[in-house]
Amino acid sequence: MRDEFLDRCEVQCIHEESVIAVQKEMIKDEIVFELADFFKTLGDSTRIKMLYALMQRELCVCDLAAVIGASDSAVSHQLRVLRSQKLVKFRREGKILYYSLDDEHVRSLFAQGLEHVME
Amino acid sequence: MRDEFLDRCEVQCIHEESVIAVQKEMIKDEIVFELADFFKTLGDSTRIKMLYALMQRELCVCDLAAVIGASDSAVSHQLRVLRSQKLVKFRREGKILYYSLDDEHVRSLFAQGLEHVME
DNA sequence: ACTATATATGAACATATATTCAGGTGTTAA
DNA sequence: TTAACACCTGAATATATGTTCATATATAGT
Repeated sequence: MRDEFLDRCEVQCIHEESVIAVQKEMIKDEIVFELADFFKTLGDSTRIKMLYALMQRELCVCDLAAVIGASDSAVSHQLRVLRSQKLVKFRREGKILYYSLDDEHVRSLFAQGLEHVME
Repeated sequence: MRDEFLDRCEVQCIHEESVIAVQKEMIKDEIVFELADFFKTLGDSTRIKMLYALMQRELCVCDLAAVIGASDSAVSHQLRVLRSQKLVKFRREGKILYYSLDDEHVRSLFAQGLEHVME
């Protein structure tokens, strides 16, 4: 028929109304990136262990490293990541820094994550 | 001074009892890795957009790609990741596959993540 | 001032991961 | 059976990320 050639360069999407409707409710890219960075922070085994350990009690860097079996340096690097995401905070006592959780969301996030993973 | 060489290989940890106590309550490595993989899956902006779109309604691959502005191929690759984590499922209707959320945890996880990010 | 300790940091390296591109599979309809 | 379509997949590439190693900073004690 007559419109055989017309639709070549078009992005072909089957349900245009669905697309438009869903697009209208999408979150802003800026928020998407923040969310992604946040979950990315939780998505590393070293950091998971660190947070899990800190869920039990505050710990200094050395202890944290010993608990999870990683080097002081690696732990320090990761603490920086966790600090930047406001997941941990610290207090100084002499030359020792005691780190602790800075967000109680972590507990429920872990709980939910575990629920999903365990089933 | 002869003990300059002695203490090289020791892990120096300040609070040994803390370390032992916390270690006793640590989660198993296997679970740590599963948790990490799960959060890693949530830690990508493309996948966040996909999941967020699917929170609204089921969508076929084309529509999903159009909604988030990515290529069909990229979306397909990521759908595989989401399937492997049992976060999405699909049903076939002719040659079209309709994807939808396979885990309601996602909603609350997103909500909690947003709470943390927004504050 | 000097030393030891606790932690932080930068550079380098290795690994992981996301996207693109080209081609492949499976389904529908002519 | 042929073509068109919806989707998938593998290889290649580029980028991101985690760890190590060496070094730097900061605090406490001598």
